[in-house]
Amino acid sequence: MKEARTKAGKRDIIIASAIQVFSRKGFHNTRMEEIALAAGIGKGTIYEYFSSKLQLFQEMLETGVEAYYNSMSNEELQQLSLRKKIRLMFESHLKFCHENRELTKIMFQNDFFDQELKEWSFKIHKQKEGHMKALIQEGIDRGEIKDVDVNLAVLMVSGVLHSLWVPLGLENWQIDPTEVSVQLTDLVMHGLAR
Amino acid sequence: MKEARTKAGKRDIIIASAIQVFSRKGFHNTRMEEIALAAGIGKGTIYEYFSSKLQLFQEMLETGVEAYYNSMSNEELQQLSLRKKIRLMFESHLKFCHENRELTKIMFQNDFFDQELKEWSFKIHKQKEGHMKALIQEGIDRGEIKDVDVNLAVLMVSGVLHSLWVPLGLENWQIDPTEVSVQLTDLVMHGLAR
Amino acid sequence: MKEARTKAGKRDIIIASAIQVFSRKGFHNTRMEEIALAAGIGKGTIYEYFSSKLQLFQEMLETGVEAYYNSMSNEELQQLSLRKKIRLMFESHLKFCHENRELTKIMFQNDFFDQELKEWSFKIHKQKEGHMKALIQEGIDRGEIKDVDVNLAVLMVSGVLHSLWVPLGLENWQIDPTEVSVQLTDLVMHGLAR
Amino acid sequence: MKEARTKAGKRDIIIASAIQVFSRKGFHNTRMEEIALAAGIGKGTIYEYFSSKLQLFQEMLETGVEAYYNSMSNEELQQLSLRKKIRLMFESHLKFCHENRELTKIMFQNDFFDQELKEWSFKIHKQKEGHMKALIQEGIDRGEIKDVDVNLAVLMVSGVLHSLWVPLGLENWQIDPTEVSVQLTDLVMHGLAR
DNA sequence: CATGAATGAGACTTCATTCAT
DNA sequence: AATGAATGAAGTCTCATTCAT
Repeated sequence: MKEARTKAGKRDIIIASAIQVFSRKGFHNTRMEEIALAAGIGKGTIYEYFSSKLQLFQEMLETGVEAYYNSMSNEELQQLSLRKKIRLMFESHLKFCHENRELTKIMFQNDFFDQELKEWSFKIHKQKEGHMKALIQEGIDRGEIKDVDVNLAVLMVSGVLHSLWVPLGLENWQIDPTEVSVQLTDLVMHGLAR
Repeated sequence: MKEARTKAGKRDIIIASAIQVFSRKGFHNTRMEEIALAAGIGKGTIYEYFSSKLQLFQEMLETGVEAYYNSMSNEELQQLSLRKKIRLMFESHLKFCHENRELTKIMFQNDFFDQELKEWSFKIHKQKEGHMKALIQEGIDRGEIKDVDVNLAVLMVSGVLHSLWVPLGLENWQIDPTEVSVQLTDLVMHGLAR
Repeated sequence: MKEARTKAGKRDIIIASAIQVFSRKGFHNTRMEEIALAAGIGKGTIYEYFSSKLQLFQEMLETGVEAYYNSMSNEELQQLSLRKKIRLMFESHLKFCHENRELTKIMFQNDFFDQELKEWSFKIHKQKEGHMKALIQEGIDRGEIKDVDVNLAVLMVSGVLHSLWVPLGLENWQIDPTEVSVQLTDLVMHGLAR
Repeated sequence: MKEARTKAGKRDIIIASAIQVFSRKGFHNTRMEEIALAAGIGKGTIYEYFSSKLQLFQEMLETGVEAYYNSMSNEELQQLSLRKKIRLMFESHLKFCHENRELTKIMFQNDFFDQELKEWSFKIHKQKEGHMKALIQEGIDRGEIKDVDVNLAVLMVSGVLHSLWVPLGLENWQIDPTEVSVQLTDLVMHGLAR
């Protein structure tokens, strides 16, 4: 029953340990031995599951991104108004970041030293951006919002998403996700002006 | 005539080379020899001006942050409306990031491995945030904008600032800074809603 | 069967190699790689057993000093006359130095660059001196020898001990340890005068 | 009049500074710049007088050895009895070591890393030994002392000389040179036995 | 003559990865 | 399958020496 004993189980444990250590020390200051120690296994064992330190890092990120998108996707999202979609996006993001502080600390760092990683990260970023563009465009088409520049609208919304992570990582901001997303959606929809 | 021959001049050249190489490869994948090569000097010479790789990195960042704030400060800013202040902030930021792509790529990465660096970066971040809070609060007090939650307003504005850097770094977005800042200010002031 | 394969065994091999190389080249002119080569292992392996070059040097010295004192200590020494004690001391010293030329070459050098090492060496020296003082004083109290200045007597005896090492190190003096110690004891006891 | 301004004068100043720094830090931990600083001159200037760090070290030693022998040599020595010769040797040695603590600290260290230095030091040692052998042999021939083994007698006397330096270097032994040399000569001539 | 900025060879040490057990 | 002892490539930093001024 112990998942530690199953192949997939040990893999997950290694990834979980990698998240802990990488988020604390960064990629280059993390030694494989530390991850092994955190996982309660031997150094060599990691190499049974991952071919290199970089590959472990990549797979950890991929797993993280997948979990992130899963947390965001919502069956009923299609039917909702743009306003509600944005609100849900803010809320899901906030919740995910809060529940996965260590992971998101790594995911939202954009110091991607490795070329392959850079490209992969860029691709992910583009996907997210594309999705948001479509969202906004649909809002405009439906007449829900003004005929704004889609690129700039995305820029604002994704900027809020990013900022929504910063305080979680740096400080210990205690907030109510639902409340904050409602207020931020208001801000994004109606702006600062009276 | 060449400033390369003066004491301060060589220091500047080293920092300029450090920006180039660090931004391309990141801190850990940059070898001191590469910076020296880029600066057209010998490996050991860097140590005549900076006591270690980390110190060079720190001083480079400090120089960068100083230049950033200098580019943002504006004598006449005090008299302006919040709207204009925000617009100018967007524009200055946009220009600085555009003119200092490599430098900002390093500045806005938040992968600060070193503890001292982390604290310094956090302090800078807090200063910037404090400044923006004061700005918003003043706007509220003057009755220029709605009585919004200052923290969330700052979050939106700084999110836009961050996003405003991403496209410059990742892609080669050709834009007119003034035009974009006007439109973004509109968005931030009046929101998406019709 | 080869002790080289056991944990403690490899440690000993490294120390033995260190003695060889350090005695030949001195601390600063010895490269870690040379010691590794002499031990038939890789450069990095030394660091599995010793945290630094200095620590290897220190542990080597400590091991040497311990062996030296073990070779000097004698169960029955207590019962003997001062004359016999001195003779045995000379003989043990002579034998140890002869059997451990390389090691003693390092041990009796007093160029201890490191502050901690200096203090440790001074402490050892003081212990040895204290032991010899007690020996001489006991001889005086028992009426075995004249009422000489203990400090000066120690100075003479330890000087002989030191000199007894020099010819072994510098030249290849072929001697009979027992014969030499008998004669030197005579000299020390009765002097040069007829 | 300032000897600092004359060629030979500056050379002497460099050697004096070298003695200070080398004795405090040892050869390898001494940087040429430190010697220059102590001499109040520029780093490059040392190379006008000495071709390398090693050569400076060697010349410093040679100067020291010469001074040592000058302090020992005595016109009237020839006429004296062996007893008086030995006493004067002890006294001169003691005085020289006391007046030149830093220099002798270097001279009596036998950690001679460099091959050429080793051989030179060995030659000096042999000269000193030869001189003492002749001294003792003469004493025997004249019937002043017993027919002892000359090698062993030299060993004892030179051992005393060596020990006579140790307390000066390690501690701050306050002694009367004449008094001590008289007592030690007694010890060497008549031994410990009653 | 004197200088000190510049240099680069060289040494310690780290740590990802391998592989015999 | 799991391990961890062994490895050696690679990188930072030091400092004797040079040479243009």
